[in-house]
Amino acid sequence: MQRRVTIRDVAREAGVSIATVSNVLNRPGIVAAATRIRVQDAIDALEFVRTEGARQLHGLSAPVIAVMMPETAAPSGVELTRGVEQEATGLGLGVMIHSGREEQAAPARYVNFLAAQGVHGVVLMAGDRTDQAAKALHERGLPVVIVDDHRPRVSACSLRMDDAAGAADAVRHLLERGHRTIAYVDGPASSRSQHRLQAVTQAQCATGATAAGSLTVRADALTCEAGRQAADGLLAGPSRPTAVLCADVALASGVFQALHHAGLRAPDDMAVVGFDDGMHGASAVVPLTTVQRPVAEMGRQAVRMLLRETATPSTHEHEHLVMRPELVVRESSQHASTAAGR
Amino acid sequence: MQRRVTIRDVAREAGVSIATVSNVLNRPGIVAAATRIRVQDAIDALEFVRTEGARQLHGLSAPVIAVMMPETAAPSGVELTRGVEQEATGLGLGVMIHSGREEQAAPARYVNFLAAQGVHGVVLMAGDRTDQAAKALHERGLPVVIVDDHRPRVSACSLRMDDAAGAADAVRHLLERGHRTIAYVDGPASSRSQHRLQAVTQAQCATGATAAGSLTVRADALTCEAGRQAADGLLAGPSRPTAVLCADVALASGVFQALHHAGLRAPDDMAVVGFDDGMHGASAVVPLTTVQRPVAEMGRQAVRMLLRETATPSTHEHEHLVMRPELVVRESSQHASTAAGR
DNA sequence: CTGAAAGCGCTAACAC
DNA sequence: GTGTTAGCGCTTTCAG
Repeated sequence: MQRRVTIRDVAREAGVSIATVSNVLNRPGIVAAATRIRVQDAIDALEFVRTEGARQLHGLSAPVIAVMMPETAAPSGVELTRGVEQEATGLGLGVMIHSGREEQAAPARYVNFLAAQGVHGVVLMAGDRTDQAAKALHERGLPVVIVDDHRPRVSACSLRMDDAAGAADAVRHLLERGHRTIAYVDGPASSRSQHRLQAVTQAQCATGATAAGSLTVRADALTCEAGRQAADGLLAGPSRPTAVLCADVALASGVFQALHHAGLRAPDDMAVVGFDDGMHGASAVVPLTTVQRPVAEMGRQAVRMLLRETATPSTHEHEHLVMRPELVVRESSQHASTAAGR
Repeated sequence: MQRRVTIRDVAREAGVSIATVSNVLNRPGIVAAATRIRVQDAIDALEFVRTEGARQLHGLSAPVIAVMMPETAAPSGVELTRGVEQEATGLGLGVMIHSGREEQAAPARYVNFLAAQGVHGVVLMAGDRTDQAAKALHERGLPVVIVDDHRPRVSACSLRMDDAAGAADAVRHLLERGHRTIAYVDGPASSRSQHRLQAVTQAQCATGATAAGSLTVRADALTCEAGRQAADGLLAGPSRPTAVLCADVALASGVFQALHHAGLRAPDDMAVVGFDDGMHGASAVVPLTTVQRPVAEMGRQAVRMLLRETATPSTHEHEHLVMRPELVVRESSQHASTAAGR
């Protein structure tokens, strides 16, 4: 509450000039050991904390990373945030979050805000306006890592998930268990869903299973309700599948509801597999076999990438990392006795 | 990327002094309309964005609110964050998040960080070190709103949920449906759980139902797994309850699993009700009747409270708001035909 | 290795 | 109403 202690106070306390204090703060190596210790003691004694704003005036950035994503409360957003926060905290960096959700206005507005704050860099999760945001970021000179965008359009570091591989794993798993009529419950159209669908189709074709195309339904949102409707349609259809792959856990919940409503059970009457960005699948009544996407890990990696970029802004070459989801087999596709548990 | 445009550039462009520009930025009312418009135009033309750091040197705070919580990925954390972010974004404020999770170090460390950033205020969700954090915040002169703390220990604005009322509602609901042996699956000990338990006991006693004490089990974490173990114990016990109230949705998931495993079904064999900080209960196979806690709304209110406090720091009297959860009846406690749906 | 001094972009008196 | 001016706390040459 009281007057804040400045670098000047520290200097007086330690009997040195403010420049020296500044040096021990920013380039400790350059200061004589004895002096350094004396200054450090003064800092501790006075509980000095440097005012970040003053540094910004010299073109330095604040020790803060921003995360922009379509929706903070979506499983992917939650997990990404968790990963970023974890890594950032470990490095002494703060984390700002922002969801593009209800924003009519262009993301440029928020980007300006970030620039005004002098933020260190931005982790941008793909969504509606990814390109627009990336462009604004670039204009303001803010380093960015793009997460989970399947279109390599913008020039920036990126990090994405190999959803196609995940889908292929899932389909293979189901084929191995004898399923030949595998439906796919997709979410709203997006480049990501497109990649998955393609992989599903390919995997099926490769094994000569029923043509997948006819058994794909698109839910109009990644919600339980939408998943239920989609599944209801599937169950009422002509050729009932013996297995369903869902683009999201929420959709899988809906499928479970539809099955239950129809008096059917997983996995006996129908096997269910879903993409999962978090760990929700594990707590379903019949634990869900999932294509587990390590989104939190993506967040951690994104932070490291960002720092690597800002460490050497000039010589930097954009990195592009692809992560592989892992198939976690649970009871929804296989009986408890043989399933991997959890 | 290029040299940033300053207030000085704007002044030149508009043909006024920098003081005038500063005025239209901070006290537009004081500037002549004509001048104001001219300056505004210059600002737009140059895409000027003020450097927040420079304001901090004058003791002004950054337009940023911080949220500190025990765990970002917990449903309550997610919802709180969502609410705060929503309200803050609407007001042009940024949001920083932090979870105390794996921090051995005192929260004081992060509080110092926030002070260095010149953050506007902090929303502090109750957890392990609430008091410690609140104290540190106070020392650094950062305004704080404490969310969901049931011990009114620190002197600050606060916002809590009337969990006792929620528990009472739930018990009453079950009693009305004829249940007389109602178990309570509690989470790890905390002041919050204590309040709930007390309310459960009272509500039961008031109606002369079976003594609740003996039917309370404590799960050692708010997880599905822990809930399952607790429920397994309950099912194996001497007097099997006809209804269970769970302190959390995750625990309820576990209960569902245990029931399923034992060949039992909700609501017929056992009614299940759970506290829910989000909307997860709705997507269970048998949609869960929940004591719905409006945590996102708490987040929104918390932001408003914070701003009210900082608007009049001197005359301010701490506010204390209590929110009421709402019982949402779904199929887990009542058959579909009569349930409220969703 | 250390200190003196010149700002960084902005706000807030205070004069005009 | 508007302009002049003195810093805010810090980093960073540049001398010593």
